[in-house]
Amino acid sequence: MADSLRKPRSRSASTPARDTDKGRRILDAAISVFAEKGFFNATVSEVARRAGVADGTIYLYFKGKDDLLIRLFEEIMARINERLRAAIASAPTAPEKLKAIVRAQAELVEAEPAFAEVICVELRQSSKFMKEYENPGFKAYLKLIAEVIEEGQHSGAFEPGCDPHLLARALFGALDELHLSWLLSRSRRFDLHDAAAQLADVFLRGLMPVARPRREPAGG
Amino acid sequence: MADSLRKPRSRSASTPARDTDKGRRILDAAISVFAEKGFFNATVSEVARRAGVADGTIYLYFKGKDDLLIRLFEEIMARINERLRAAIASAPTAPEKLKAIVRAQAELVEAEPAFAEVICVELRQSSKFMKEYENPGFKAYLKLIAEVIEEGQHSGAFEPGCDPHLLARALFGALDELHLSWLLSRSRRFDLHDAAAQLADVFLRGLMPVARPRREPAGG
Amino acid sequence: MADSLRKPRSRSASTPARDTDKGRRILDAAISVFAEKGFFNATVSEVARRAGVADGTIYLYFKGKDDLLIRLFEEIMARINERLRAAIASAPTAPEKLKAIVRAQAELVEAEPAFAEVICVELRQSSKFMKEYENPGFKAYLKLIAEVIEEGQHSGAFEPGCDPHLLARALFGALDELHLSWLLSRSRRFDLHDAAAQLADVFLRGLMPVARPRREPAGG
Amino acid sequence: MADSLRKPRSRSASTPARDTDKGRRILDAAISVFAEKGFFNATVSEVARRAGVADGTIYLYFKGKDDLLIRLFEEIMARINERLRAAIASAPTAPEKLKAIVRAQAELVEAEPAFAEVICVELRQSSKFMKEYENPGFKAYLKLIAEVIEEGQHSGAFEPGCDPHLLARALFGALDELHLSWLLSRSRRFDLHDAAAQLADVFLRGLMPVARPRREPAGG
DNA sequence: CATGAATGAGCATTCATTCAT
DNA sequence: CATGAATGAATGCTCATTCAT
Repeated sequence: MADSLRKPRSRSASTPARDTDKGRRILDAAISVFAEKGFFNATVSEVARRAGVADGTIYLYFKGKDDLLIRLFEEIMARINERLRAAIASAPTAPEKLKAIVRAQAELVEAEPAFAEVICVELRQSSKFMKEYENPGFKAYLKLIAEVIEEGQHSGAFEPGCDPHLLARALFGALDELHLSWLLSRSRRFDLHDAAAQLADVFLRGLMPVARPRREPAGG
Repeated sequence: MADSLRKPRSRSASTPARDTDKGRRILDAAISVFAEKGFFNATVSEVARRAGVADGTIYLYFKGKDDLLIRLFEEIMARINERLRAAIASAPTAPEKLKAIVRAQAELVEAEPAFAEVICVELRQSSKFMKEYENPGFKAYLKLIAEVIEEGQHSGAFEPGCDPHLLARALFGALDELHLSWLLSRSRRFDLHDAAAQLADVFLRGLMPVARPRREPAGG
Repeated sequence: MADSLRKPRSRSASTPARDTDKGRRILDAAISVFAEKGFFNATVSEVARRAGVADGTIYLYFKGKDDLLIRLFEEIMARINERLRAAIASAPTAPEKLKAIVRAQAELVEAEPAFAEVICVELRQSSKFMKEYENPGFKAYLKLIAEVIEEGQHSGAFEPGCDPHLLARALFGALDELHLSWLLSRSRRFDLHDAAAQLADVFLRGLMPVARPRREPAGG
Repeated sequence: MADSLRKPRSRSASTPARDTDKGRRILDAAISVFAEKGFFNATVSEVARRAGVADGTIYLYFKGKDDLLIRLFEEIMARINERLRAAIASAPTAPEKLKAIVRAQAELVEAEPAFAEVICVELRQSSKFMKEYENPGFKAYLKLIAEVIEEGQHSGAFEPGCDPHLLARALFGALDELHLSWLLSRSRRFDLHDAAAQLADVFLRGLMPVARPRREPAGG
């Protein structure tokens, strides 16, 4: 009701770029609603209300409720991937990169719990039931991690002989579960960063080359 | 459709155990429908049809659609836990136990893909949205794994200093993700056992005690 | 559940007259359930449970839920009419008879509130929607009262020129409403007998012959 | 069926008052359906069909089936009370007012039989089973009549010493029963106005002060 | 006679989507 | 572009009634 009075957020005179603005608000509202109630229990009306637009408006920007979720995934995954790329870029070695990835994700979860909840809880459903949808963002995410592992294998930092893509998936699963349990433990929250660090340590140690005598890659 | 398959209710003389029978058929049907369409997209009518009973009959055995899912979880988790306990019992050391656990789960996933799909895809939703439901089976599962890790830490096989429960969750997440990706890769399926073994190796290596100067890497 | 253990109420060896017994218990249960929840909100199962019989048994004694209500009406109206006839018999004049009727009904309401509630609340529905059903008991009730009024008119105690049947209906309506309001005022109950007496007085005074000089019927 | 009657939604230019219009049509349809089948036997779909709207539309205007009945009561009682107030206003003395009230109600019953049926048949159920619902309209109705009786008692036109509220209820009950029997006697209808007049006479005479020797009934 | 498991038609209600304004 | 009233298909659940035992 009074939602409709929401200020149009500082628009400089003749800015026709309302498009993006409305689209954004709808997407933001969708994240918040989906995180709170879950995709299936959420209603388009609720998203519209929270976005301060009419129900019908949503259909000007999105093909339907499903599309809302898909675009959400893309949005979130894009943000995550962007963040991870930055994290990787500033780390010198593969192990450092992996650590940075784990750390960056924990930070993201803490900073944007709604994003995280949607990923943790809805991503799987969508993989399974939204046939037709390739989920390119998630694929890119896995590829990103897999490449770091591969890099480590080439550089000798990681034991070769493991499928990098498989390990990327496993790491994702482990992290995702960790994040979810943190998100759901509303009260008496444990230290997410500490937990993530422990996990990263175990994972990295697990990746390290089996202690066969081996020449250092970059000569001592 | 499958109505024509309806059992003619032929029953060998003195078998009054219609109870268990119907209950089983309904639960089996629910597993199959939920695995195929997901909990939210499944209809009670479809479950009834596939179980060969009337819609109303479901409500003689279950409190409602939600209860169907809950009882399903309990059923599945009970089976998994039972299996894992057997696997643990027959393994001597903590690392062997963990390996056995991973293996047993992979076998279960292969043997009962429908069960596995329901767990992989619906468990998280339920954790979040079926407030009130404690999911004791899942808790027992985590405890079981955590205890093995703890045992390993005490026996010196695993590095102490890591939270066993956290690692149990991480292992579950990693395995779950692995199983899901196997389940969804309908065609060109990879070797689940091989993948699981790789994962177990990495995890176990990660758990091993840190090679603290015992006899020194750089000669005494 | 444990209802089924209910003692079969002292049956002398070979008494095949279980019929009536079961029928009675079912009818009693129906009164209690209908009074409590209303006919439409009551379920046949609840009646069966409260009667300590199986659902199906009800259909051995009654044609269905509707029949249960009809037989109930007949039962109750028969009891009321019986009571009223007794009341009338022991009163000498028409005005005394009417007073006795009002008093007797109030007593019945107090003694058997469940009966009264069913009459007050459900009778009208049934008049209207159970086409086919003549409701002979209610007709007899009205006739009984109308006859008393008629008697009074003939004896000169009441003003003639009013339709006795119409007045009988009006009296019923007034009493019924009074009883209902008493029944629903669970707490802070007013004195039903006092109220009934007031009502009887007003009604009787209203019926008295208009104060035109008139010879007494029974001289003296 | 009656779908073909659906209004083509032609609307003269600037009439945005679709609200009231639809609401009215739904309420009218509800009255007609409830009067015909009774509240419990009526279906929301039937109401929608008769109103020429979709099932879902009902829920835009009413909270549910119950709300439909409640709003109906309020509508009807408001109309009755309004009418009675007008009748009272134009009558000089308390007895005249009561007569006017009885007459006005009879007119209303004749003019709007559907309204009357709903009141006669459903009001009591609702008093009993729609806990939470205060039925303010009915209370106002009783108060209105009680006040007239009280006025008469103060002016000396009516015998004091009777509870006005009690008598108001009794009058309502008597009238209601009268109306119902008129409504149900589809064929061979008696003269409602005549019957109402008779009833009013009896009631008024009953209310009159007891002929205590004031200036003597005989002669003077 | 009695049982009570099974039936399945029936219903209130929700909500994604459309479209006249 | 935006609106939001209207739609109506879809669904979980109830319960009167039946019938094999």
